[in-house]
Amino acid sequence: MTTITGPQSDHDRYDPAAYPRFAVTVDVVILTLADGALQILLVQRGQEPFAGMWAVPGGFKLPNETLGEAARRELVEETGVDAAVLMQLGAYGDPGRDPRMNVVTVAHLAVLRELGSLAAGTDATAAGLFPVSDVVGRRIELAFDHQRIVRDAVERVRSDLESTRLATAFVGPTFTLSELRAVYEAVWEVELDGANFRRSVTSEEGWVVPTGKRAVPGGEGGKPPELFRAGKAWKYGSPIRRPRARQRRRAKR
Amino acid sequence: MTTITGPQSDHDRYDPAAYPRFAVTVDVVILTLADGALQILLVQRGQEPFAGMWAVPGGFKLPNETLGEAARRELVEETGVDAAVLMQLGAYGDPGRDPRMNVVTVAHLAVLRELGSLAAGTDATAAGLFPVSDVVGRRIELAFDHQRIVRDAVERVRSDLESTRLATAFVGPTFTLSELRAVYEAVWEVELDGANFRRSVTSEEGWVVPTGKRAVPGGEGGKPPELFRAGKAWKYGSPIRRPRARQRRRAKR
DNA sequence: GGCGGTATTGGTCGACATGACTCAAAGGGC
DNA sequence: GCCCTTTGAGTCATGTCGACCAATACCGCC
Repeated sequence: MTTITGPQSDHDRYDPAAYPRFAVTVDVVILTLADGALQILLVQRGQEPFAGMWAVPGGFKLPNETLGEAARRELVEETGVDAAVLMQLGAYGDPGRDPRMNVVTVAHLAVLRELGSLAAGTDATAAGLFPVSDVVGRRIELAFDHQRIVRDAVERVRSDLESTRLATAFVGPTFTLSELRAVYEAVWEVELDGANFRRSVTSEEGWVVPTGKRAVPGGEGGKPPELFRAGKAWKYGSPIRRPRARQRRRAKR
Repeated sequence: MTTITGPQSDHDRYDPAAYPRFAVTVDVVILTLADGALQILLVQRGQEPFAGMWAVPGGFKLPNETLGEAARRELVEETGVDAAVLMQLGAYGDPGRDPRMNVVTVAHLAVLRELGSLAAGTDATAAGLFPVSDVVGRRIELAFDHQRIVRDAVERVRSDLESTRLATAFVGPTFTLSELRAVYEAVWEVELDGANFRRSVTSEEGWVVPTGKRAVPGGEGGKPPELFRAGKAWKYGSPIRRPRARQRRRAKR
């Protein structure tokens, strides 16, 4: 290696206690699928600042828990659901993002299967499920910089769908390929061919594994579909490729 | 939408001033290419904790700057170079990661072209360029949780190389395709066919644009190569695909 | 039960991308 | 001039992907 003398890191240049203090919070963008569209769980703020506005659920990090544990705690508080994919999105710490004090928030992304009943708590403040398109399209104004956080979260989901097993987090422990395909179609807002979709996901080893069982057809009939469960590996070579150029918007029907 | 009553976010449940305070730092993983391998800039700590150990350069975030500005400030302090790709990696806040106090650090990734001379500063503490393989392979022990941060950074570079223009950050403003290919070969530790590489990068619109000029051949002779510069778009459809299964390790010679 | 409708599932076909390879072009060094 | 190098253009076989067709197995209804 080459060693040179250079400016020392100021990690330890001065008295650490003299450095500015921040509050650290975790925010959790909770996404799920409902009515064939990507939906986000928002809570209504009860206090200033931004009282009455909708916001991404979150809370303060405690010193004796990791960031991931804090995020999972928030998730369980809001939904009562523990079984969910939870990953870190990034940190947001622009000056003045919270007028009360210096706050750095670490945004997380949680993906749940359709949550039938939100855990009704005791507090009077409302929580609601909104289409993300209403947030991204600015039809709903969010508190703090949460609009940007949600935009980043949606972009992350769209991107990760292509290279990871994330889609299986939107569906139950066992699922049909139609359900899985519906995830891609809703998040990417495209229409995918069922036959080609099956060929892609089943050809990749360990992506979905057949259970041998079959589901009962829905109200509209059809052949009883096979039930699959998710494989073990998280990353994949090329599970489903996102249509790049000409995005066929949902055509017929 | 569906509105229910649920637990209120504890963003505003109690007195904000009563919540735990953290120090927020930014760490910058500075990567470059040297001797045909990926290298990382490390600094030697002068104080406890971890005095004498190598660490990723970093420093405290100030209240009046963004996280990105803080990271760029650290980058310039260490290298004197401002023109570099800088992106956020993620936040690390495990309890006890800094024995002095509660610290959450936001790690960043900076990619530079080969830095001839590190800006020699005034301080006596050393800085050095190490092969990342020595860090990932635990031949060099790092302070704090910096080993994990570096591992995550390298994984990020390997991954982003495939879908973004990141490779151009390792080379100068104009470059030959051999130089660009050397980036992929060094980071992925594979050998790529020159002809196929050229076909891939030039077929994608706006990925590299020819300047019309030619570089002078190196000491080993050869046809004078074309000079290219980076295109505008950052994300791409399929610039260069990473060899998945059988990774041909550098064979002949 | 028969019939139309729907969703699943297996298969074909052509366009295109990719990997391995060959070969001409254009320089340096001696 | 000869032999070395690297660049850069082209060829060819293989594989992948999108579009499409058809058979299967259920539903609801008459």
